[in-house]
Amino acid sequence: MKFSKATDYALHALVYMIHRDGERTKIPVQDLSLALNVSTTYLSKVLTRIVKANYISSTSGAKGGYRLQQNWENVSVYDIVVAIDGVQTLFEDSFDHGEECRIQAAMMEAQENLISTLKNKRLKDLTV
Amino acid sequence: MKFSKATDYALHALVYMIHRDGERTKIPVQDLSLALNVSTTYLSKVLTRIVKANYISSTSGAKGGYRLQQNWENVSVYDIVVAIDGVQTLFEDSFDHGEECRIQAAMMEAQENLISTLKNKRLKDLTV
DNA sequence: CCAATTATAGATATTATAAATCTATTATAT
DNA sequence: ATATAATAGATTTATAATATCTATAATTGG
Ligand code: SF4
Ligand code: SF4
Repeated sequence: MKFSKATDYALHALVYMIHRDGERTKIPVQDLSLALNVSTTYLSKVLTRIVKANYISSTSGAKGGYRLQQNWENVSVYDIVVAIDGVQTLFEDSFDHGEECRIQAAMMEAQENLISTLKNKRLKDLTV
Repeated sequence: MKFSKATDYALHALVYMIHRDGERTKIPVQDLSLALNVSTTYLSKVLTRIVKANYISSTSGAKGGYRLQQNWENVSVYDIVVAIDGVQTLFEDSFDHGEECRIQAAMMEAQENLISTLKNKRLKDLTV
């Protein structure tokens, strides 16, 4: 019942990028790594997932780096969570009788409330 | 972002106990272990936490076992989660600037919705 | 083309935590 | 006294997250 550090890093990196978005310049992972105090290689690995999910873009080589996509304002916190950790279930039923089940239903309801809250939080909301 | 197997076991054990509650008899961990297909020692360790939290009682020795407390109907799913895994935070801030923070706030809101849903689910609701 | 820069990929190592077992001890009924 | 049953502590196993290392590919500027 815990989000990953990777998600934490990703959110912070994004907030940092948003703050620097005025520059419209590509930000190398070096900068982010320095700001967040996380190793460049690991952070890069994390950010690559955000690239794959198409919320930021990346360019290799000199003067390269990461940059927010145009639609970033509408990206939700949940989008980031999924991009990093994939779709998760809160409750792993060890037995799974398959049928409609109250335990499952209770957990699912909780999970859906959690998810819908995070869907309503957009990156824009994190920085205002 | 996952509940523990121990919580899963505890909930199932409780549901099983509720089903047999008519007997008003103490249920040895052996029975539960058989029903859930989990080792007696491990399940016992899990249930001991529920005992400590005072949602069930236990008696050692022959004809001993576990039994629901009188107030069991009002025990919530969240109570069980806390009894097993303790109070958890969904989001572990790697940096923690302390001040009011949007990232924290978003995660906290999600967490509170999750928790309040589980607080509203009582054991009684799992078996009706 | 060359050298420097930067992201990516794959393999591997490290760490942390949960899950499970084992053994010994304590409590209780008969 | 004996069998039964919970509890406690130490230890092991399993699993996943975190992190590092190395090599490769892409891009820029000269
Ligand atoms: S009772 Fe529900 S949660 Fe438990 S094993 Fe059956 S289907 Fe799964
Ligand atoms: S921005 Fe918020 S979540 Fe991030 S380090 Fe600061 S206080 Fe913590």
